[in-house]
Amino acid sequence: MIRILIVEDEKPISDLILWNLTKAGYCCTCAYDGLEAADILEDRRFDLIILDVMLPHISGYELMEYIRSLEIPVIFLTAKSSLEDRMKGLTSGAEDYMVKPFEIVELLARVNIVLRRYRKAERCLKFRDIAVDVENQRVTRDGREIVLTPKELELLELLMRNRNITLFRERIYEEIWGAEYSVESRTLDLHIQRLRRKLGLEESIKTVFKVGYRMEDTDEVSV
Amino acid sequence: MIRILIVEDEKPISDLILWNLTKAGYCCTCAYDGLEAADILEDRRFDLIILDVMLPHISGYELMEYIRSLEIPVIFLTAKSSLEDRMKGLTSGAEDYMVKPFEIVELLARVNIVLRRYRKAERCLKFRDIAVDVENQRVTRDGREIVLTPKELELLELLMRNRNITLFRERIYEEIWGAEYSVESRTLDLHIQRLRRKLGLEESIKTVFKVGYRMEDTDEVSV
DNA sequence: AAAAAATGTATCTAAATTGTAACAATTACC
DNA sequence: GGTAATTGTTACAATTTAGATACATTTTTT
Repeated sequence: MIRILIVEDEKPISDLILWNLTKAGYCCTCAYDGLEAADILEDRRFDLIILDVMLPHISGYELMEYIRSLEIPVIFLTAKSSLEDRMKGLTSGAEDYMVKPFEIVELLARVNIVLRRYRKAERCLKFRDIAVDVENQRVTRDGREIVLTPKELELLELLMRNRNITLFRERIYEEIWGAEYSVESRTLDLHIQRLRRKLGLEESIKTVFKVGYRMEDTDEVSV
Repeated sequence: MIRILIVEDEKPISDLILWNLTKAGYCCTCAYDGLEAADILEDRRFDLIILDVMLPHISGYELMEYIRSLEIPVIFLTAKSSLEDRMKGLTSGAEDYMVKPFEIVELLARVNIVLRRYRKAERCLKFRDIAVDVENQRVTRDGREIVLTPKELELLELLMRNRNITLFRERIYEEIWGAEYSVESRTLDLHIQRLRRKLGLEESIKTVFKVGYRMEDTDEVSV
């Protein structure tokens, strides 16, 4: 289980991030100011920290000094106004940052990227009633196991890790079949078809005509 | 892969930047004078240009004129002495600038910021209640998704990127259909019609008789 | 080596997109 | 107002793309 600490004093934003990351299968903890965050970090280990720069008591910068010693990747949240003058001191330690207001989808994508970079991709992906146990290469739907072939599983993982993101056909071919593969073939479509059937994802895997496919979670909240 | 062009005639400085940006994972190319830079820019696309103002043959200013048409963000390098008098003419097109001598860490931070800002600006175009998520090929109006075909989306993007600017029919055909396309057909008009309908842009997309079309944001027009 | 499973290809069908042609409406100009 | 040029509209044809099916090829397992 991947653990993420959300340090953000604005409750609505914190809740939004919490809701979306939890739904994406991460184990989240919230802290509402720097001191609380420091306390929590004393006791428990996290795989990623999402850190607002403007915090009461201790600023994100000060907290950063402490986090750096823990070697946990950090994604900063910062308001646009405070970007230029303050960012340079920070970027040395941060893995990435987002400027508020941001799209929650983008944050999710960056979380994935940072975790993957740290080789800590989540072991269990969830989408509605579907759970993918990445480590053991097993998929269950509503608790019951569904047997997928390796290629099918790869494709499902790619789609799930990029929920609500349109994946261009070229990119899918590139990531799963390798760059040189012929994009004109019906191979991808066929695998999509098989996934849809096996997992009952006819609605969730949207076809973006002439572009690609997108795994869509309609409940998702965006700012 | 993000490509950066470094235009700097002083070899030690150029090397320093090259070394650090390469280490940071960017794909770099060096040019040692303005002419060389212009040549390289003819052939290849870059995501960012780092440009010294004092160059042999062509000055940074002259090169800037050319770069502006390419719409690539630029970070200027300038000596302190030449700052006041010359900088204002430049800043219009540049994303940022650095005064020599500078800390390489700071340059790295700015590179990050500019790239992020630029991609951010690219990622989501907005016009009134319409938002175009370029990356995901999605359009929403007042939060609700409107499905557009690729051609429609291309045309909408072109109009939105040139708001309040009249686009000649020839130019639109050139940019979206390619230069050789017959300008006499009703194709463009038809697509405009479809956009107007789908997005309720009957008022905002103005017809400029005998010339072309203009996406007009009435709030922004000042006399 | 044979059998089974996985993966890919060929081909057809269905659907969506895009473009064309004919005509109606509008605009600019006399 | 009348006229010619231009743009808008409609219906539909052509083209492109995705989905379905059967089957061939490759890989894995026995």
